[in-house]
Amino acid sequence: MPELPEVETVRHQLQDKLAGQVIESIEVYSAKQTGDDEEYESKLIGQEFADIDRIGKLLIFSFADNPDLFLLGHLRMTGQLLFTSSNSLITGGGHSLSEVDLDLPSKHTRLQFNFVSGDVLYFNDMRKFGYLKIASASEVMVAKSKFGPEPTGANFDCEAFYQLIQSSHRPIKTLLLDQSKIAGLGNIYVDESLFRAKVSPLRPACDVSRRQSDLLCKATGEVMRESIAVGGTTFQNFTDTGGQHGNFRDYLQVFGKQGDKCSRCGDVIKKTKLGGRGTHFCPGCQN
DNA sequence: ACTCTTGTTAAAAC
DNA sequence: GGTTTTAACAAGAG
Repeated sequence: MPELPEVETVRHQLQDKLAGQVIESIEVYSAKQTGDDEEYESKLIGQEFADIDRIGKLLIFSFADNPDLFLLGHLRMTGQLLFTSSNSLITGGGHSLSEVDLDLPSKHTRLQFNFVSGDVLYFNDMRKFGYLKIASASEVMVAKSKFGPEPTGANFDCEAFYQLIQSSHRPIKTLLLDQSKIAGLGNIYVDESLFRAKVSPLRPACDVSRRQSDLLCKATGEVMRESIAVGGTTFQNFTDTGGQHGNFRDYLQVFGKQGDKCSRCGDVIKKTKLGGRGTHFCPGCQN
């Protein structure tokens, strides 16, 4: 499932491909992903993509010469943005190589943007939870205002972080997943960050010591920056000529490692449920 | 054919 | 109001 590092990877890789592309036509295979916007096509055809911004896991596409038109994109669990040039896949996002459909459009293609250049952008989403919706400038402002600070940001303040976690009795993992408090962490990186900081996901946030809080504050940013550096975990970048396959999966310490021995203390990694989500941790060295 | 799982969010309940 | 719980989303795996 795409989290901040995966979405950032998509943003970064799509940025140069999309900038300057003029939409010639759009295929809406599933209206739900447009927010059931009946004027979706008429509003977008002829528009030229400009920059791609991101906050948390939300992508914000802007257009040239149209300051009040944006597309808000969320991949949710199974969304993929796939870009083809001359019918060969250049970049995608959201899932492992084997899960990416090579023949496009596929049965999971929900939206298709055909560009004047001949290039094509596909929005694939098996479970239809994601979206690519039109928004005005003020709607973008509102959407942005709902996010807390990003741990990868330079201004991420460990003092403010400590104040935040001290103020909550919720389990620390649940708090860290709250996008309105901290933006960008998902199930994988929250488990990995907690492992790195040696904090149990089940521990009430207010019981986390200042020392552990500082470790955790640093760990969240580190884990996501390291993942971005190798192209994310669930993201696969590849080309038909065999490009690089960045993959943070090789570096995971606890996520999906239940039954394995902890690399730090040798205890057995456990998987449990917290707030309905699979939660991985080492009972030996996280407390 | 049925249940379970998945991450996120919005709504409802406390 | 903060917070916890629940439901819903859609499809696939078993």
